[in-house]
Amino acid sequence: MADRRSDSEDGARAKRQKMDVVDPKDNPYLAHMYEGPTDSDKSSPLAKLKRHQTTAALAKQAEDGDINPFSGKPFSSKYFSILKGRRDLPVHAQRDEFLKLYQQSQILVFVGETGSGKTTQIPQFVLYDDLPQSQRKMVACTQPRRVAAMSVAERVAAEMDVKLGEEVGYSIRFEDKTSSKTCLKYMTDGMLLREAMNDHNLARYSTLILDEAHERTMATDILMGLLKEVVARRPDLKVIIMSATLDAEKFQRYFNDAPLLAVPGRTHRVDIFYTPEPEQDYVEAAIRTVLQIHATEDEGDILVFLTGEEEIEDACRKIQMEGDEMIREADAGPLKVYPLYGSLPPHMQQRIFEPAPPPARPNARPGRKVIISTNIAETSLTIDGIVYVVDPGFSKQKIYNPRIRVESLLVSPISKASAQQRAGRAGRTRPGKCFRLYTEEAFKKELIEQTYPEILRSNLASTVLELKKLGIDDLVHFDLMDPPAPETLMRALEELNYLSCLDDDGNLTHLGRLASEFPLDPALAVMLISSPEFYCSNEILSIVSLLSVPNVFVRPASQRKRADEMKNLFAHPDGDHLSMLNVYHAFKSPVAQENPRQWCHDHFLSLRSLQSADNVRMQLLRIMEREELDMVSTPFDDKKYYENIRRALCAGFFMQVAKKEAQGKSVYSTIKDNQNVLLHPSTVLAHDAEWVLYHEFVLTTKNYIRTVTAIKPEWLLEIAPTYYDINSFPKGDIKSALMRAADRLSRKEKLRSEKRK
DNA sequence: ACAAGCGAA
Repeated sequence: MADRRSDSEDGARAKRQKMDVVDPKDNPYLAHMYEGPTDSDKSSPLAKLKRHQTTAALAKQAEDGDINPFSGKPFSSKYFSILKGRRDLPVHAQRDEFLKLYQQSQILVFVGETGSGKTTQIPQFVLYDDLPQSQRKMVACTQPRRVAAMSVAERVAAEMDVKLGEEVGYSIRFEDKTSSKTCLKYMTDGMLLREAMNDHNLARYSTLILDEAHERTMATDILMGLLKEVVARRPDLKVIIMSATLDAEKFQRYFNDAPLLAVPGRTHRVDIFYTPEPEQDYVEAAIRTVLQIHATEDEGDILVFLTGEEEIEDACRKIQMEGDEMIREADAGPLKVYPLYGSLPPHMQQRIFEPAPPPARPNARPGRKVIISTNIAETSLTIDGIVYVVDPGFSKQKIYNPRIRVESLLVSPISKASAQQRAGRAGRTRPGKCFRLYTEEAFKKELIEQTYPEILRSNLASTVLELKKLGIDDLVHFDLMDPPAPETLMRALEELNYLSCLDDDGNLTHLGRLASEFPLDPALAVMLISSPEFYCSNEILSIVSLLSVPNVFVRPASQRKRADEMKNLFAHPDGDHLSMLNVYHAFKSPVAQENPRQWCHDHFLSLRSLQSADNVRMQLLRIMEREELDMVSTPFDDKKYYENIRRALCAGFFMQVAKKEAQGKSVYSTIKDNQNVLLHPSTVLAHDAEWVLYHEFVLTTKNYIRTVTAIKPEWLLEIAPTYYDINSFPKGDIKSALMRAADRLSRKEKLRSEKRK
């Protein structure tokens, strides 16, 4: 019932929104769409265009006119100079071919290599044929990353000579830059998925373009499955799947043999070199290769792929040292080395775009820039001027083990597709070279073709909840491009059932429906929704926000001791969740807010993380208020202030609990899975806690649990009685500890009832 | 005694 009501409300809201749309009839340039052509329409730039019958020549005429058909304003001179460049893009040569296929079929697979212009041009080709404003609909183009959605929208707005946010806009988390005039919207794939939850038919769109589909993000994969169903319900909806070449046929097959159009890219030749023998130590080999390139190869910058922050910082130091020595002893050109990884602050990331250093003196050997990067440079960031790529063939990849319900990062060999993508980075401005630090034999026989899509490597609890919210009840028969293992699906269903988000028949419960409203993992959402019952929703909201952003504690290698001292200022003896809350409260205090940047710097905290936690908090707060969940606190001087918070943590994370193996020992054992784990060295937990709740399981050289807080087994019995049904535990230490806790509870209860008498 | 690939809502 509740569901239907909220859906119809959303429908009404959508309708209201559409009422705001400027009536196309008021736009003289669109008038022909509503009435037969009259004399005055002959001057309209779109007058000759009939929906789904446009040819390249007709579209060009409209583009070459004096008046912008989408805004009704005269074209600027800048527009025409950009237009000239656009016509040189490879996609432009096949505009007619594209239009024909687009018009003929409901789904189209479009393959465009880098430099083809697909992301900017195809949506515009669609606009001039689909004329979405005539249907009071929009064209949307999805991107896997927020920055891409923003920057492409900005570029296309300039190309179309309109103001960003008007006819062309973008929509990402925290920012909706669209208006009632918008007919082309760039957005993240995750955002479109969110919209689909409230509008199962995606009714506001006439054409949906999924870009970078080859990246196979979780959101893209689910959207593809969903769109397969939506196109059957909506014959008027058109779908374009855009991908890099590699697995185009797989997309075609998946979409019932949809037609395919391939457009070549514009890149330069890259020569590939392999090592004759396998390398023992890829980091050492990478360093050696960089120095060799610097000594023997022509001018041109170098890009090296390594796997993580520590490895990269280490390699940077070594290369810089050796490079300086080469300059002194062999008169080599100057060498500048830059690290690049996601957690690097933006101004440090920007430095990779600095030009290579100049020669030491006129006519001396040219300088060279070396960038040592994670696979962030494989897809998210492109750097022009790279001529040499060093590819050791590894990256950190997420893997999921459903048996112990643990996601972890593992250094693994990359795929052939990844290797190709990396090599391509050398040929963006001129012919380049790629040095693969593995044998040709290994490339051919040992590397898999494609990296496994994320959906096969993840815990699916939040995905299953999303699918249920999307109205997909039969998960087993939902047509995904790569269906996950049944065990992974079972684990997710089980987890959601324990969280009371799904009932025993697998149907969404009231709690589950509420949880799906939050952009959070189910355990976090359940914890947040339950927090008013523990009189601490304000505090749990802060903790949830902090858990949703990168680590707030900064620990530079050179000042570890000082950073740890600062962290101890915020430490709470009962654990990390409470310490994070202390940090947040301190950050929001007037003293800190006077100069947040300085304050964070002084306290070894990440301003960026704290600000984004604040942002997330505001977004979540709005949802709490919308769903009428109370924002309450226990008074700070009440002795239950922290206990209430720790109890609320149990409401979401009762499945992530570990018990100490033996008094005085540091080894813990997880409940039910009986994994031996250690407290992560970063914890501030001060005392010898017998029971701890943890946020993350980290698998590195050892098994660690990170972000831990001390709890009591009595709370678990009270808060999650089904999961902690003592009869379901095998005989042993955990069972007897739980039985003792149950005894304590009943004694307490007895005392309490006697007191009442 | 030792610690974070990327991304999204």
